[in-house]
Amino acid sequence: MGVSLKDIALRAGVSLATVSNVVNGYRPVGEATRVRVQQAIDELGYVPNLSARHLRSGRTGIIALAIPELDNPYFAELAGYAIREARSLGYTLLLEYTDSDRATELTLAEGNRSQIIDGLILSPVQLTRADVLARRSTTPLVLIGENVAEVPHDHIAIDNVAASHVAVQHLVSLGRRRIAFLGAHADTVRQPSRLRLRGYQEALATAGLPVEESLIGTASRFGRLDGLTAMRGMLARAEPPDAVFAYNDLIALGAMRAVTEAGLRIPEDIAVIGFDDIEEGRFSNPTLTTIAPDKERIGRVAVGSLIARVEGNAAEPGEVQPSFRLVTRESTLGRFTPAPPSR
Amino acid sequence: MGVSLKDIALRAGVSLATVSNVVNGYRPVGEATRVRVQQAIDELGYVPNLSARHLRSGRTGIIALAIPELDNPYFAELAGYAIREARSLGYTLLLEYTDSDRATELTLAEGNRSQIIDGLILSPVQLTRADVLARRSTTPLVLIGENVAEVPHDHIAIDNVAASHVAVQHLVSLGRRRIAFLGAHADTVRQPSRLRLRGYQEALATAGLPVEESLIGTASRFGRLDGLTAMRGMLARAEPPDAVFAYNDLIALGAMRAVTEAGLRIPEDIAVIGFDDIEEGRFSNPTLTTIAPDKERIGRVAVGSLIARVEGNAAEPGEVQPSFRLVTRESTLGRFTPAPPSR
DNA sequence: TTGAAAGCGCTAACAC
DNA sequence: GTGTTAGCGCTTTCAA
Repeated sequence: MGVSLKDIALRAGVSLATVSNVVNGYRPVGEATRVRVQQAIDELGYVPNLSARHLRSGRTGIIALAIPELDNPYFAELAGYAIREARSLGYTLLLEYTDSDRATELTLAEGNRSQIIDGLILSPVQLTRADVLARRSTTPLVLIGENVAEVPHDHIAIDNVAASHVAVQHLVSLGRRRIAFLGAHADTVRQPSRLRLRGYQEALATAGLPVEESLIGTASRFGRLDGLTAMRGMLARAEPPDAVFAYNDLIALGAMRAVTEAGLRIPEDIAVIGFDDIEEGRFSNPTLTTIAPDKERIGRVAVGSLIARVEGNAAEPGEVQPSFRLVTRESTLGRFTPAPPSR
Repeated sequence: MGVSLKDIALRAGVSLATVSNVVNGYRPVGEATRVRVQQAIDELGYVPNLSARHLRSGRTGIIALAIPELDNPYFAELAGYAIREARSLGYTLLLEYTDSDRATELTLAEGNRSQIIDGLILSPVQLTRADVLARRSTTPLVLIGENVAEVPHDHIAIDNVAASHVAVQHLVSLGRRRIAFLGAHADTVRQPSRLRLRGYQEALATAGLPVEESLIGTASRFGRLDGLTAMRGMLARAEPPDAVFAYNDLIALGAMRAVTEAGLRIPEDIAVIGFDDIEEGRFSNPTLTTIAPDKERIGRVAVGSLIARVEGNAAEPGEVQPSFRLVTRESTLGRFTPAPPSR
C-alpha cells in the first residue's frame, strides 16, 4: 500500500509510537524528535491510513448524509450547509443518495454499506417508523424531514402543518377561493406529503372554504414534470382553481409552466405558492412565492446533534423544529415595475 | 465494536475462513454449513467491517466523485448517472464537494482525506496541470471537465471549443450580429471558461463578425446571480447585444431574468443560449436553448475507466470526448403554440 | 520523553 | 470442503 508509520519510524530512527504522537499529538514529543519525524513525513509523503486507524480506534471522523434526490436543489443546498458545518467541527461529510428507494434507505440505516461511518443523517421517504424501531445498528442516526417521527433518535424538521397553513392562509388573504393542492402522493398509505396536505385542509377549514377532492392533484414523484402534468390535468377540468399551493418549489415551477402554456396569467388568473425556497424561484418568470424553511439551521443542527452523539456527549434524543417564513414574490403578488435598470 | 466474523464462527461452530467464504464466496462451502452460518449471520445481524477488509485486501469497493458545485444541477445530474453506473458495477460511489476551492481539490487529489477510497473522479476548477503532474498519491484518478488536459490520467470532456462554435453559429444563423459572451472568468490566468470563450471567438471570426471586448461579460462564479449581474451591466451599455451565449445554463437563466426585468423580450430583442441542458431550462419561461453534453456518457465512462484502472485492467490513460448536441427552444426560436416542452 | 507490543476484524496462503 | 494463522497500519497500555 502506501507509506506507513513504520517507514517513517525507520527513516527517522524512532519508534512507531513516537511517530504516531507527532501525527496526532496525544502525547508531547521532544522538539528535536518532532522535527526529524516531520521531515521524514514530508519527504516520504506519508498519509495516515484511515482504515487502520478506524479498525483500532473505532472512529473514522466521517459522517454521512443520505438524501433522496440529487436533482432537487433543496437537498443540494441543505447538503452544502451540512458539509460546511461538519468541516468546521473537524469531520468529513460524505453524501449518499437513496433515490427515494426503500431498500437503499434500509441498507443505509442498517449500516451495511458503511461501517466506515461514525454516524448517519438520513432524510427518509419510504422508511417507516417500524423500520426505524427494528433497526439493529448502533451507529448514531439523525433523521430529517417530515416522514418519520416519534422514534428514539434526534429528528429535525420544521412544523410542516403550520407552514402549510401559513401558505394557504396567504392565498386566502389575497381573496382566492378555489385553492388547489398539488403533490398529494399516489401512495396513500405512506403519503409522504400528508403533513402539508393536512395543513392545507386545516387552513381551508379555518377560512370556511370547502375541501374539494377535485382540487387535490396527485403526483408520484416531486419534480417539475410531475407539477406540469398534475397542473395540466387540473386545467382541463370544468372549473379550474384560482390559486395553487404546491408541495414543493419544483412542483410549483412545473405548474407555472403549465399555466403559462395554457395562456393564463400568474398571478392574475392563478396564483402559485411553493415550498422550500430554492434559488430557482428567485429567478423564475414570474418569481415564486414560497415557504422558506431555515435550511441552514436544519443542516447545522443535524450535523451538530449527530456529532454530539458520536462523541458520546448527547442528551436524550428529541425533536428540533427550525423556523420557517413566508417569502412573497411575483407569483402571488403580481409583477412589480421593473426596478429601472438604468437606461 | 459490532458483531465480528469470530462471533459468527463461534455461533455456527466453524472457522473464521468458512464464514468469510460464506460472506464473500471466494471458495465453495458445503450447503449444510452455509445454511448454518447464514443463520448465525442473520440472527446476530453481522455486517462486515469494511475497514478491516480494506486494511487486509487494499480494496474498499468505494470510489469518490468530487464536484465543485452542489447547487449546479449539471453536476447533480452527472453525479446521478455516475452513482448508478458504480452501483451496477458493484461499487459504492461517494460524493465529495470541493466548493471550487483549490486547497480542497489538492487535498482530495492527494488522497489525504481518503485512503479509504479505491479511486477518485475529480472535476477540477482551480487545479493546474502542474499540480496534477506533481501528485504523489498512486490512487487511480480520472479527470472530467474542461480544466485540465494532457496529464497522465484518463480525461473525459466534450469538445468545448466545437460545442461553443455550434452555439454561436446558431445565433449567427438567426441573423444576430451583436452576440455577447457571458461568463468569462475574472481570473484571467486560469480562465476556467477559456475553451468556450475561444469557441465563441472562433465562431465570430468565421462569421466575419468582430470580437468586441464590451460584449464579453465577466463573472467570478457561475451561478444565476452572476448571470443576472453581468447581464444588467451589459444592458446598461450604449449598444446592448442582440444575442447572448452564456457559459452555462445557470448564467443564461440569470441573464434571462435581467432581460425580462428590463422590459425586453426574449428572443425578439435578445436571444439567449446556454450550455449544459439542465432540466430547469426545459421549464423556464421562456424555455432555454442550450448545448446538451452527453452527461450520461460522461458519468458512465468516468466511472468505467476508473474502475478498470482500480482493478488493474486498463489501457493507456487517454482522452475521451463524449458527444453533444444543440437543443433549440423558445429563448432563440420564439414561443411555439403551447406544446409539451421537449424532454 | 520514548519504546515495545498487543490486538482491532479481516483475507489469503497454506495445511489437511 | 474446512481449519490455522500471519499480518495489513494503527492506537494505546505498560514499562523504561
